[in-house]
Amino acid sequence: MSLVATRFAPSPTGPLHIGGVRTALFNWLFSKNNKGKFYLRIEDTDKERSKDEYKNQIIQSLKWIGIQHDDKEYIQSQNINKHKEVANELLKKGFAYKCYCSEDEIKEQKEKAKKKGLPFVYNRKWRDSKNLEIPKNVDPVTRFKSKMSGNNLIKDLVQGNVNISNSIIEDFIILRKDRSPTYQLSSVVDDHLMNITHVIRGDDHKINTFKQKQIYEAMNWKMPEFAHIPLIHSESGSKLSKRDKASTINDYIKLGIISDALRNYLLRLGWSHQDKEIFTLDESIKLFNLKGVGKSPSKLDMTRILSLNEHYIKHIDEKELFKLLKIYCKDFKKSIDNPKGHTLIKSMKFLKNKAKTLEDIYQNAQYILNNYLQISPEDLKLLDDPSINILKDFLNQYEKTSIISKESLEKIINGLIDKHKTNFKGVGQPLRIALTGSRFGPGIYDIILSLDKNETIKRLKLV
RNA sequence: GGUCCCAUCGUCUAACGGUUAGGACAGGUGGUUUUCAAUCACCUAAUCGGGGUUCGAUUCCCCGUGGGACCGCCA
Repeated sequence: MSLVATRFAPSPTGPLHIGGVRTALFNWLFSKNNKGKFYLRIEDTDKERSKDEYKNQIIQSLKWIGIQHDDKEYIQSQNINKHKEVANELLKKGFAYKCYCSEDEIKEQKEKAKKKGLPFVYNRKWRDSKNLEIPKNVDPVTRFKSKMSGNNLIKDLVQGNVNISNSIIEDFIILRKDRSPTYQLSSVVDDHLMNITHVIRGDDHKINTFKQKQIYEAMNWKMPEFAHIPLIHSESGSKLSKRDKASTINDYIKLGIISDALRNYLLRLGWSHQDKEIFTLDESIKLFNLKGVGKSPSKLDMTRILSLNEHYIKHIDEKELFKLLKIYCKDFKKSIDNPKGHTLIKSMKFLKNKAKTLEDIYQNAQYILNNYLQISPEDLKLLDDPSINILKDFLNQYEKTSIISKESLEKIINGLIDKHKTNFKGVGQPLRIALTGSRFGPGIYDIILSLDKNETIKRLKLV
């Protein structure tokens, strides 16, 4: 048995889609599960729309989520000559022919078909006609001679047996009028050249398999196995489009989703292993298989992503979490300087408990990151005279305390509760407002312990 | 319109033809709590409809219904 090799073959015509990420993930997991190779192939043969910027973005995105491709990425456009050679071979062997129909002619046929409510199949005008006069002003396209009768069966690793009538497959184009190869051709040639053993791709490619299979047969090449995975739908149930708010991987990164969480979410979308919900990277490699892939499309669920993200935020190492936060702030907020960073590391322990996203942590850390606090009018009202007196008393004792610990603070606060005949809230609330600018936030001990002593004093004196 | 695919709680999904149809997320109720959270306990909630096959159908078959994909000189 040959070494398993899979590939992810995006076209760099836009930022990487969340569905694409899952396809890449499944390919990668499948190959690693089989101790095989995973390749990245950039299908940039559409020169009009392909952009280097997108290519880089795709590579970055895959890297972000932890998918490493073997070898260097394969750039399809660099292999165009090989694709053309194959087209010529097919032509020579009689598996393909030149079609001199003008684009207008084809357009007309399509409109006719549409009017009659029939599916469009090219009428194969040039398929066998040697006696037609070749027009001088038309650059021909090259079409593949698709089978016209009988049935064709694909044994799909996810979909099972799929059977269609050959008559619905038209003589598809393999070389455009400018002689550049189309996807159907390039994809097959490259998969063959790269020794791809398993093609795992979106459901939307299923029909292409019937076209591509015929090229394999004509060239007498070994067919890879195919697995067509159902597509991901938006929350409303329709096809995921670029217009959806969160459709690209960057949208999620911006939201403060961490890679482990998104990876785990995508893994479980359309795939399952018993009742297991949380998978480490190693576990997912060890357990992934195509049998666990379902056949029905699944909807994106933001609350689930958030909940998984919350889980990972709580469970990953705090230093690691801080690193992620730092990168996040640098990319989407503002960079964290060293002294603040130092305070933040100490505070991750409680900051993370309130957070579903890195953005949440960032928000919760505002009282540390900002030098000046903005107290909302509503909170300001809570700082009445008795409260101010409590704060003054607290400041007084706090300044005199040499060792600041939870115990010493407890002592002070309990003393104040007695003295001012109030409860914990009576002391805690004004303190929280004075120190963080808000009556909501982390525990009061956590706040005081996280802030530098001078900073605490400064803030208390300001009110 | 044609071809193909799919169908279990709101969502992601589990269940060799025999289960009180399970888990997770979301939602709800209560406990805990200095706030917001978090946390713990409990609860609600599904086999699309109709026919078969079978002692027995979520599971197999057929028909309907609903959803989706494809129908580019895009990939």
